[in-house]
Amino acid sequence: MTDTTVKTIADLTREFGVTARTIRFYEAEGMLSPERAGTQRLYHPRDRVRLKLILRGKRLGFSLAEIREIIDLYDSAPGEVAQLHHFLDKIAERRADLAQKQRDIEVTMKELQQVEESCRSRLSELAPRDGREAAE
Amino acid sequence: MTDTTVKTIADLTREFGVTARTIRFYEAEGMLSPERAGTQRLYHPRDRVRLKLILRGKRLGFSLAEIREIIDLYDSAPGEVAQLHHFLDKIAERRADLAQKQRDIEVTMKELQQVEESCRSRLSELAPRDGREAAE
DNA sequence: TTGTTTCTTGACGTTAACGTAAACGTCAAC
DNA sequence: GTTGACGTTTACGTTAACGTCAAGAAACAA
Repeated sequence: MTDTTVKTIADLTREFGVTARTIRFYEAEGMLSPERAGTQRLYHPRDRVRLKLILRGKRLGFSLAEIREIIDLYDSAPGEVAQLHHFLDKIAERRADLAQKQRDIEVTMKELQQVEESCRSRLSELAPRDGREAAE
Repeated sequence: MTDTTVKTIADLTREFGVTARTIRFYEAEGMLSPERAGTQRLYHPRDRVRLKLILRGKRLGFSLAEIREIIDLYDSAPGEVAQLHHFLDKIAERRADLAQKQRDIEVTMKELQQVEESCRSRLSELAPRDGREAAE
């Protein structure tokens, strides 16, 4: 019975749409640490989760350094009091950062809606009855 | 009566927290085009708006090329039918992109909340009565 | 056994987005 | 009339995040 949860690097490239070079690069940066079967890399679910986190961070425009920090927050050991407070500070930073991004997105969304509306109204002037409602 | 809406490059660096090099770089990339008083640059409100758009795009993790595209959407001339449809497609792309980012942010926010909670609970184990409520 | 993939490890190349330094103009203030 | 404080251009340097070979090992298929 072959364990289908253990993946090869090619599997990951297909699953996540990134190159093998990229995956190995993340490992070289210490952000992934797949098991080895001799020379070959074996990726377990935990590695896939990590990669997913990395790519999500990238989509949000975080640098790998920032992503590493975030991930470190996730799977860090309990720690002592001072360190826990430090964690809470880090978390607060990230949350403020994300909140800023949310506001930026909202504003941009609204602006794009404006542009889209003026686009559509000009379209209906130029080519009446060429809307998108009845189509498809 | 001096026009306080016209700013120098140093004004912008202070207002937006970026270096003059950065501002000139954006100009070299064709994303800003300030007026010139001889050799010196004069930034009008429209330039400040543009810079604001650029920096917002950066916060959202867009590349300058993408930001340029977005800005071009904003201040492009009416255009013909085909081009308008093309615009609408571009807008749809960007909106999908932003929607993805929103989802990513929500998930990340929730994860961070989890981490924060477990942090706080461990803190209350280690150092009871050291909460943050009554503080400050 | 012999190909044909698929993997591996170097190692150098590339692009975006600026940083940094040199060398020079300009204009108000002392 | 020179001294700063600001501005300019030109040009080379830097960093992050990979891309792109090259050359060999391993596994799998015919």
